[in-house]
Amino acid sequence: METFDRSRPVLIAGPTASGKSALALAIAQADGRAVVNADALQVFDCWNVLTARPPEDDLRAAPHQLYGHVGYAQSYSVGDWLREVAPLLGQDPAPVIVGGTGLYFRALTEGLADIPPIAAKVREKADAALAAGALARLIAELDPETRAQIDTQNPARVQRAWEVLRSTGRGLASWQAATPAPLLPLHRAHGIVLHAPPDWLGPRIAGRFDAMLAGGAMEEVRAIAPHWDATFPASKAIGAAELLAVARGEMTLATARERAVIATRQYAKRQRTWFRARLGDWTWRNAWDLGAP
RNA sequence: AGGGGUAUAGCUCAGCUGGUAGAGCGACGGUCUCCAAAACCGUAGGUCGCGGGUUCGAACCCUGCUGCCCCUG
Repeated sequence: METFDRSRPVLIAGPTASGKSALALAIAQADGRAVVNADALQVFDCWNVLTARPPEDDLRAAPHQLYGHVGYAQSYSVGDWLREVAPLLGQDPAPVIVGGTGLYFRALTEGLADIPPIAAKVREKADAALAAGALARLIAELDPETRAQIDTQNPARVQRAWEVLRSTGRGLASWQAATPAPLLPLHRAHGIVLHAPPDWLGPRIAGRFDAMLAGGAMEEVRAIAPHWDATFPASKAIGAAELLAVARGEMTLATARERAVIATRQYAKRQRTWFRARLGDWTWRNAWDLGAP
């Protein structure tokens, strides 16, 4: 295996089920590095097998950070992640940062506007407005500069822009224009992206979901069922809602499996699109050449 | 074997009294600076099972065949 500058973090991005974790562990073990999670769902403590977090053996083989340390009911976002990774970048040797959340890597290597957290009340108002079908009103209340910049057909983007203006009194566009320098510019790291085409990845995704079922995914969902809240970020884990429906007797396991596998493939497609467009200057490697399990 | 029903996009189905076909899902492409495993935008698929007939014109009516489903024997 090639060697990397031990003072520079190694960044590994790639579609779900492409073999990122195995590559990360191999590099970490070779250099004595820690493995840091860059996946939005693997941070939640309730999802171990459902989000394909590294198994016990891997955790023993190298230090793992930012995995399963957030509670089911807690919120978590790029900003939280960025604050948590910052102090981990200076480890010696530098860590391997691995995950499938493109936005996290972007925030790390290109910077993230330093916008204060949104107050819960403002979020609730925005949620209520959208639920009432008042998207047009939120758009109308935006500052012109931001309105011209965002995708006003996308409720989530409109909500974010509205919340920022409402909560800080300053437009999102203005905040973003003042984005601070990135924590870790790409030239101070090794960026690797795994290339995993649909035909190769599809069967792996299906096989992995079966392995999750065999490994206790259903039990994880049952454990959360009494506290289930579809609005929690953790509830967005692919397969969670489907398996919950099975647990409640509202869906057959076969249907749940099919839907979860399809959702995973669609997610992988979105990841590929993001990586192609944003990580063009990283080092691309063919996932099928890794010989990963 | 007889009777009835059905056959439309990859899948599930719409298509009113005949005017050469639509939706949802899926697939594919793209967008995205704080819920991102989120939220969005766009594109491509069909000689309407096959043959014959009626008609200016048939997915739609008549007819033969084939496949599938139900009932009877």
